[in-house]
Amino acid sequence: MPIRCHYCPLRELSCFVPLSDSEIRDMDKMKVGELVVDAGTPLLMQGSNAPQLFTVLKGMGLRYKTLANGERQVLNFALPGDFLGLQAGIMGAMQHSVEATTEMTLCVFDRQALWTLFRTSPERAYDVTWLAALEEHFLGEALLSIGQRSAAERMAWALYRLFARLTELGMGNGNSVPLPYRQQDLADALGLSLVHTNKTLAKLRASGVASWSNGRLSVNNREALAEAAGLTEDDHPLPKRPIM
Amino acid sequence: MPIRCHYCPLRELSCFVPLSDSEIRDMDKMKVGELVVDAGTPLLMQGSNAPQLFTVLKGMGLRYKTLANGERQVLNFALPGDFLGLQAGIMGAMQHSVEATTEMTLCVFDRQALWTLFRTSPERAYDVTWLAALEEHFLGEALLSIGQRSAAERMAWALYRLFARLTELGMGNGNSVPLPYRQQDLADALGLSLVHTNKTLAKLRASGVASWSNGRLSVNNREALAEAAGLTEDDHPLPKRPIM
DNA sequence: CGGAAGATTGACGAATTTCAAGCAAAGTGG
DNA sequence: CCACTTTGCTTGAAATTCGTCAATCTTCCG
Repeated sequence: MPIRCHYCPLRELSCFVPLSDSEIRDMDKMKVGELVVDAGTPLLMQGSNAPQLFTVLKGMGLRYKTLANGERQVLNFALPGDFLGLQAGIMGAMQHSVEATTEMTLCVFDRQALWTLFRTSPERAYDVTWLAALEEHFLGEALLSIGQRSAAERMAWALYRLFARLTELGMGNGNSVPLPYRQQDLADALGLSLVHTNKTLAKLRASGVASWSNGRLSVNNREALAEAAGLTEDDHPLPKRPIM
Repeated sequence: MPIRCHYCPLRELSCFVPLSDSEIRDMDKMKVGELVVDAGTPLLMQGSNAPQLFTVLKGMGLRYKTLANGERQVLNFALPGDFLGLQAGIMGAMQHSVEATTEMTLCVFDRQALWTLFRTSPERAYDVTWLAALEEHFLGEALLSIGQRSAAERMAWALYRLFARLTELGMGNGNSVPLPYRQQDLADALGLSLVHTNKTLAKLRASGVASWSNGRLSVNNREALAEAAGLTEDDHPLPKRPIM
């Protein structure tokens, strides 16, 4: 009896087009199993040639790159539904590392699955490429923020995006979402020092727009936060995959 | 008689695996034609739903994002061999703009070609995804630089990378390559002000490591430049696609 | 209780931006 | 051919943001 997980992108690339029964059977064949890791566990290492792909089912993590001198740039926050290891799967080696921030539950696939997917299911292959393009989009947005915005703007931008994503995932209740990262993590994501990150957060909190403490982010005034982040109305919240 | 261009990634995704005769015929069917544009011409606009994909045959351009307040972040420099519009092709709308910096010659494909590719040639589809992953890799590297490095390091990094790419393209002679951008372009790529960019360049020039003027970049001491950029020996110069 | 990890705060200094001005090269219209 | 304008590069000085240093505080945990 194959293990079942109904939330996997590799299955639930189905966010887009429902899978047929035979496709579901194929997916289950590719699935290796489920993995539960403790907080702090490294999942994928920069430069390594990981044989596995993961889908986040529960918990949160970080993708980051490290510099020779030890400095760290957080590229992205890995949330439920995210697909990890695509780069290694496609390029042969990871260009960044991934680490669990909280305890995480992952769906594990064999890397071979990717190639099988391309051979047997053009639609799914297209979905995977869509995911890669989406990642590229997020990195581009981050680059824009870090390159051109002030510390306060970057902070508002990051919190707004995280709030939106987590809310969309159904993890929030009203105006707050869980955000179990450290200030250092956000600092490394925004290219700011820890101290300055802390002070910028304090100002945001004092302004009453949003506050983040004890692993929880509360947004009291979403419009004001978007405004502070320099986001306009027509900023697509999240791109949707078009039907071919 | 179909137009021929032997340098197109969409054909020469063939950098990786040679195309069969029938594939070459398919590619030629997808090709719409060649396009020559003047310097300054916008090729793709952020938010637009471009019906076309381009391959750069000659000339150089810029990919960038703009902020509501008009500030600009350069994401990448578009050089010969680059594939433009993949995002729009996959995601339905461009998330950034592309503009010609010099006169450019482009190979034009219909967007539909992408989907055809996925249906008819899993190998080529895989190549396209590889390209998307490569783009992601470059953006990640840029994010690391801008987020964690000083102005001098960023500058050295950018010049080193550009020098390496252009040399690899066979566009250099010995220790110099053409680099027909403005200082403002580099400033926008590195998240620096124009003034500071200029002063940082002046220091690099004074140090005798590299100098960029009159549209030409000369590197006198490649090791020193890599060193200043904080790049280590084992930094993969350019990832190669693994054979499946 | 003692220690570790993370958050917070103030003071200081360095890196970078902004402002302002000048210069050189190239194009434009008379 | 010569003003005249435009574009891009260069330089100095002042202003500001942000990073570094150092210390304190809180919470959690053994």
